[in-house]
Amino acid sequence: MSKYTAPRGTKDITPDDMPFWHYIESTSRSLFSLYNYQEIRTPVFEHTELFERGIGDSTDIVEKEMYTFSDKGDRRLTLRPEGTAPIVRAYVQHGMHSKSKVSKLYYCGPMFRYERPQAGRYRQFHQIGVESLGSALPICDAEVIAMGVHLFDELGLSGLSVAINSVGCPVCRPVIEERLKQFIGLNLEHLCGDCNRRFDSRPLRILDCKNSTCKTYMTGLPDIRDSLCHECKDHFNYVVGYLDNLGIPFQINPQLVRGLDYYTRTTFEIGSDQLGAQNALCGGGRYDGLVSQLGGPATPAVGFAFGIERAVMILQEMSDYHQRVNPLVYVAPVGFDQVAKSFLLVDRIRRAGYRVELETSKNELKTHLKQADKLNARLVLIYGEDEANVDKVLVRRMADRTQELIPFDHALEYIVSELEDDTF
RNA sequence: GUGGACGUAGCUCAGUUGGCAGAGCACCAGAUUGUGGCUCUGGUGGUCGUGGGUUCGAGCCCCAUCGUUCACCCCA
Repeated sequence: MSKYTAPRGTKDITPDDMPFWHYIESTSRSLFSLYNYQEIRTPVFEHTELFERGIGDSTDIVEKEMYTFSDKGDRRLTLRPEGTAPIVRAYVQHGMHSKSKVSKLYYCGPMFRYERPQAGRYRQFHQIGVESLGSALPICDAEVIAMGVHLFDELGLSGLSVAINSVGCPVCRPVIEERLKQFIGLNLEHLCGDCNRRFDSRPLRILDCKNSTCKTYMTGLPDIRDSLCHECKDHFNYVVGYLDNLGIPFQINPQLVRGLDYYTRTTFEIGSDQLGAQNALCGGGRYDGLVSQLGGPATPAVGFAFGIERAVMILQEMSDYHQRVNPLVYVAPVGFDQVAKSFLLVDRIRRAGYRVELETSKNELKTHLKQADKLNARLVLIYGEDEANVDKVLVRRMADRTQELIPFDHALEYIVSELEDDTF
């Protein structure tokens, strides 16, 4: 073990992992553009107050999970623990509401939460998320959910399931909480400490408690949907109807509650059976009050975010996933005198758009070929004294061990035609 | 913040009641001079996470500490 290691809860994304990341990022970008979303990038740190106001003072994230510090100018700053509040801040700051009725944005980047690391959970993790601001119509909720499902289909992720719920609005939320408290209050002394603490501050979260004894007292629970106001009920039914209409499979889960305060009405989660205990790949919902709460005009909005690390985990579990890479050309000068001319050829091939490895630290053909084999090269260009004397290059096809002497100045076109031949 | 498991070579791990630090993979070099994957031979590589204690003697036992990992909590 070396003396310096990556800090607890962080990790290096090594070249071996990188193809997965590129695949997820590029697939996301092109899919989001199909839905006419545009990218936005915000700072990795913000004023602490933004998260305190936006996410909610009594949430776990704000209470104990934020990386907060003061800079040399005594500003209270926080490494962003999530993406939505900063997007909304930028939306308000740049007056985007006055540029078009609806703003459809996506983002990608690192988030930071001070938690105990675990399978699929890191202190620095990465999210890709979308936010649709400006429309209260239930079709928007459905479109956002459909976009998430579409993306994971496109990525080829299997074993996913969609859960959906409504947590109500400022009108009916108090009613829901009151009914819940009436029901739970009967057995409050039997519930765990966390649940007792949440009874007053965040009663909805008791629904989500994993404690098995608490769960037993949840049977016979009044369905949260019965307490929704008419508008919320209608909204929910439309969302569900649109999803049915698209044939997207989902489950209504009345226990599904999000840990962030800003959610209203629709909440949803896309989970995987391949992630261990932290099985949520993607979470999101509607947040109609956040923009005005952060000083903007009353603006309804809906969005989601998913964890890239968790998506990578699922891809790596899938054995049939295979990455396509460009073929490699390995150039083997035999002898120092042949290096300069080889370099010239290498330059031509690269400018033609092909991947080339030039190895000059080996002087034996045998070790060159071993190395080329290890790098999985498709072609090896052998250029030694014999070739230099007749101004030719020996082009060897590794797959069938055949080779051909090509005049140096015609080598490029020959190599290109070999590489374009996709029979390998 | 709480609980369990684990820290030995670059990687995966053996290591007996406490008695010379090991294997496989990987890497490097060879098996007669310019032809790779298989095979064979040899080699590089470790302050046994760190600090203390017990002992003639500790990779092994005890304490502490740091880290990794899984789970709780919470979330992506």
